[in-house]
Amino acid sequence: SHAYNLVICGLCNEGRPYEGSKLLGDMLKNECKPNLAIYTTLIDSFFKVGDKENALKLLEQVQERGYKLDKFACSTVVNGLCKIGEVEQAWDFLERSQVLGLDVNAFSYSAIIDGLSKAGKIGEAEKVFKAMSERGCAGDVFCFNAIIDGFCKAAEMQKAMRILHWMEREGCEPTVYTYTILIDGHFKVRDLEGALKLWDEMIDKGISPNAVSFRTLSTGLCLSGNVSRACRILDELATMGVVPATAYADMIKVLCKAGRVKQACKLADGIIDRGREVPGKLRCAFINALRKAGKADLAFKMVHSRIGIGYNRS
RNA sequence: GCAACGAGCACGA
Repeated sequence: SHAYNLVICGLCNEGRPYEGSKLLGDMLKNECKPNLAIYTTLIDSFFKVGDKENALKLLEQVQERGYKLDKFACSTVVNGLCKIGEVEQAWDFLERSQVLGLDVNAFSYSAIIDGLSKAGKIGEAEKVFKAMSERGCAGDVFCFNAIIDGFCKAAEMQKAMRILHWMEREGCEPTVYTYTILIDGHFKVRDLEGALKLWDEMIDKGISPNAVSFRTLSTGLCLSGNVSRACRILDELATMGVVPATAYADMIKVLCKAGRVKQACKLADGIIDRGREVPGKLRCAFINALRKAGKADLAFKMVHSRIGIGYNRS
């Protein structure tokens, strides 16, 4: 039976719920009783391959067979429905589960809030958040992040910032996700100073930037013509020893894409001079960046130049 | 009984 569980999990994680449910059939035939976790895994997997029909069919079966859905199963269904755009139905399901006394937690609510935010229904997202709190379920970082994201995508930065301060007052610590969402939002409304302030705040709090957050920052800065600022921040990260793995390659990519090949060269030289990356690796990244930026001629030139890294300026 | 197994948030490509 454990063997079945492991294999079914494996199949589901590879996006093969059909083979998984065939095995589930075998289990039943052999009078093994699958546990709720297996059903949850399968339902999740069906949703992830976009097969709502089978996901819901399986859900029905679990309930018929007398399982009481737990918080994992509930949030899996809620999230599955939200991700395929059926937020309304997800909300109905959540409400019904709540009435049945099932375990509905912040995981479920965050999926709904996220779904509404992504659909641009920020007002409804706020309502759901309120309902959650009133029902005695405390919103966690995921819930706060989802609603902040909603405001950012709607370019309502002042409201987004208010949520940030609110969550902090509530003792919910922002994460690198929170800051990335907010920094991205500020860049999208061209508020560079606001974005930079948030970045500093994040660093001051000891939150390490990751590849995504740095890419958000460097892209925003480079595309708005503040390349040197981006380079300076990259330097600061280097001295602190928290440079995300793909930071250098990412920055070169944005610069090339923005047509600032010269700047990219300068950056590459600086990186190599300081011994912060293996020349061969950086060179390779540079060539790829040029290629993807539609500068095949320059890429070609670089492939055939044997000097340093970015020295064949044009 | 113990153990094993399941769920939600960000940029770009």
